[in-house]
Amino acid sequence: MKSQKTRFETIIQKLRDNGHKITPQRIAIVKIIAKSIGHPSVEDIYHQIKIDFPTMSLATVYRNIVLIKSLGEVLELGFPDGSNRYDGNKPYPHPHVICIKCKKIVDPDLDSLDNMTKEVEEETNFKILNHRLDFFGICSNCLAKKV
Amino acid sequence: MKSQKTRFETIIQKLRDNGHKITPQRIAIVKIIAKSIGHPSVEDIYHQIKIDFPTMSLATVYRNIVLIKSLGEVLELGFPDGSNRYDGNKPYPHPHVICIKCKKIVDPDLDSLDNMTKEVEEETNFKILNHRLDFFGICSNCLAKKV
DNA sequence: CTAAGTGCAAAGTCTTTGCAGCGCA
DNA sequence: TGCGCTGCAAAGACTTTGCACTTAG
Repeated sequence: MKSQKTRFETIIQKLRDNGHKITPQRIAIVKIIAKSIGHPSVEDIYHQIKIDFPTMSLATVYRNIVLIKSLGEVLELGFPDGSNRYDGNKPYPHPHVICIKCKKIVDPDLDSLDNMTKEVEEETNFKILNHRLDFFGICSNCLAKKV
Repeated sequence: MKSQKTRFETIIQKLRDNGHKITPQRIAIVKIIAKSIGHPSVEDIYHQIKIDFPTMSLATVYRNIVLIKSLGEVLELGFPDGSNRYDGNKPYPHPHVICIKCKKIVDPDLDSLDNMTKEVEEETNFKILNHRLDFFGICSNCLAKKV
């Protein structure tokens, strides 16, 4: 059985490799980013850390996200209302399914996407580098408890 | 040959139907939104109108976009960097192909999307209402003139 | 005529930045 | 020990809002 590095270890290693110091604040941020449970916002990350780390500053969260983004280890999901959510667990482009009621974000498995990229390249003559695919809807949970 | 309403007429009509006044400023904004050539930003719209309409205020552009959005007659495309672009020509969800060099936005024709929505619904048990699909790349033009 | 719309400027968000002090390597 | 990082507060970018004036219907 091959030992597999966790996302947390991978990101910390990459920070080290690029000459960045590993501070407690940074560790706390990477820990959350690496899991990205529910795809947290900056505020989510900030508040979560603030519990154990009362001096943590919002600026530090922002700075570290910019840094980790620049290393390609976190995916930023911006929405029209200006909110941003982060995914450091799967930092490569992949589809998201977003519940418009409870804001939960889920990752579906879709395989038809590669074909689509080719289709687009052929039709538009673009060299496609990247994509973003979101589905918006209502999750089974919120559907059930519709008041 | 059936007479087809232009997007401009449709939006103006919808404004009227909902009891909104048709002001010159509003006409100017709708004119640009209806065409949405290159998918303009708020600034684009503002500056374009400012030429013939020096008193036009940014606030008015924002207010009218909010209004037209609420009528479902313009699609707002928010990007991670915080910029927003608008499409009042095709105000329903559809894929976009964006050149990361010249910021041009093109609409490709893709037919495999409906299947994908069904696939997602089956897998996640969400009721999908909406989606957003963007491809990022480099257009043939920018590819050609790569320095 | 009169409620809706406009322009201006002020107030909000959210995010970034400058700077002094702190702490990891 | 030294440079990078943090925390704070101030500055920025973008968007919304309050208010008095204007105007479409």
